Amino acid sequence: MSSENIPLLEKENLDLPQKRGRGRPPKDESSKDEGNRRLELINCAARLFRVNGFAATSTRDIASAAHMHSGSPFYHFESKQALLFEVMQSGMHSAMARQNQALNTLSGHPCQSNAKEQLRCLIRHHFEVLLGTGNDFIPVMLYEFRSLDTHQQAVISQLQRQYEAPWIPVLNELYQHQLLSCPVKMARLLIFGALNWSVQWYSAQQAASLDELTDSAILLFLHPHTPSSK
Amino acid sequence: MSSENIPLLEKENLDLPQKRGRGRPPKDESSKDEGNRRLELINCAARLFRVNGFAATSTRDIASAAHMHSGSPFYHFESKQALLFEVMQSGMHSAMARQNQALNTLSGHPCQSNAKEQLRCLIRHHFEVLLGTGNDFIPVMLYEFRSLDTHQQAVISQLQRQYEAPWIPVLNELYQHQLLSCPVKMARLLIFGALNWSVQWYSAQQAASLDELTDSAILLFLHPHTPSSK
DNA sequence: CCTACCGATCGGTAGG
DNA sequence: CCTACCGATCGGTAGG
Repeated sequence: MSSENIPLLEKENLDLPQKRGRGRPPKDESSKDEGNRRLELINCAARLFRVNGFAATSTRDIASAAHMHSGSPFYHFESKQALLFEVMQSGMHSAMARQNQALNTLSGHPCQSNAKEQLRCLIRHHFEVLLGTGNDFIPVMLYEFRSLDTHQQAVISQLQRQYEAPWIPVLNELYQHQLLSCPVKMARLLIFGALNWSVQWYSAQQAASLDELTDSAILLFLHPHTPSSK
Repeated sequence: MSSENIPLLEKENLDLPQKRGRGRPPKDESSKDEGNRRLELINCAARLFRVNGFAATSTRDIASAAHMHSGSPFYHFESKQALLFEVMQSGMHSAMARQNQALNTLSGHPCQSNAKEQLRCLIRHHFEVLLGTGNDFIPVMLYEFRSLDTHQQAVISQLQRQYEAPWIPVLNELYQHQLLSCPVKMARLLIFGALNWSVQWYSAQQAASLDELTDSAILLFLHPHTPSSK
């Protein structure tokens, strides 16, 4: 006879090292592969959420794109919504880090004369975040905010404020020197709108480059410095 | 005397509030009533699509909002997608009619000097279309375009081009007079983005009025006319 | 426009 | 991470 008579409770003693119970993996060692699988899930989810929207994307679609079976995403994430939240959070942290890097390439002295260059740098980087190849995370964040619950929305809003924080002194500077005529708070909302909307119409094949987009935006928003006002 | 002899086909006696005229409408007004019910469906669908998105809104949600039972929307529309398409089409036709009315209130002579006033008029009306109370149709069109099939997208794109047509000569005029520094094609895309994005942040309670929004947008986009450039 | 219903699909889970 | 599965819900329909 066989192991059929072994009581169920004793089967737990058969656990091998690689087996663990259900649920997400512990954060510690040995999870390099699992971290890769988790990252692959996030990347696939970001793309599908961007293309089809959150509600129209099934967890089966995501699993299939990541070469998993239908139930497996729930080994890494407790729910579809938690996966969306993770996409947005990691996208924002990455975008903020790259924005700070971009700003650091400019001169270390934030003097008045280069506020225009700082704005150009911020706009150029934001177009990269929105339109760069493989950058699906921020568009998802922008267009699926309502799919989060209240607490998640509060977290993402806080990250958005952090991301926008470097823009405010730059816009203030430009406003004080009359390169910007619109009050700063409203200018920030309208400028971000103009940039964020580009994900709706930009096509890398036929349209302008991101540098050309940036030039156009600067021309639209900033007034030429009239010599008499020097 | 009560409901004793009424044969109940329903296996459940639902306690829904009974509306008048559950049976057939009077013959000579049947088309009018059906038109009203159809319009109510469109209005309810527009609001729900705007608040929750197309994919996250069920046809049962729409039926309930219109005080119908679950299968009844399909008496008026062949599919959920056809209802979305109708929302967008009727919204665009209404918006175009009102845009033309707004333009007609301006002076009948489209001379160069009032191009700025024409742009202000177009922007002010567009904010009304986006943010006015009960105007859910255009936001739905802007944010659910991908939920249409290819043919429907082509129809809506054509309507969008018609809606934007009056903007182009105005922007050309402003560009030629250096009130606008950004090339017109790009300016149009960026300006519509700035305006369209307002549905993401505008709150009628706490924010500026639509007139103030319009003033800010004009300040942001149009350069002051330097006397020397005449 | 309602009643009653269907097949498909969904998010998620138990157990290994 | 897979296998097998569940209850809920979905868009849509037949017939009146």
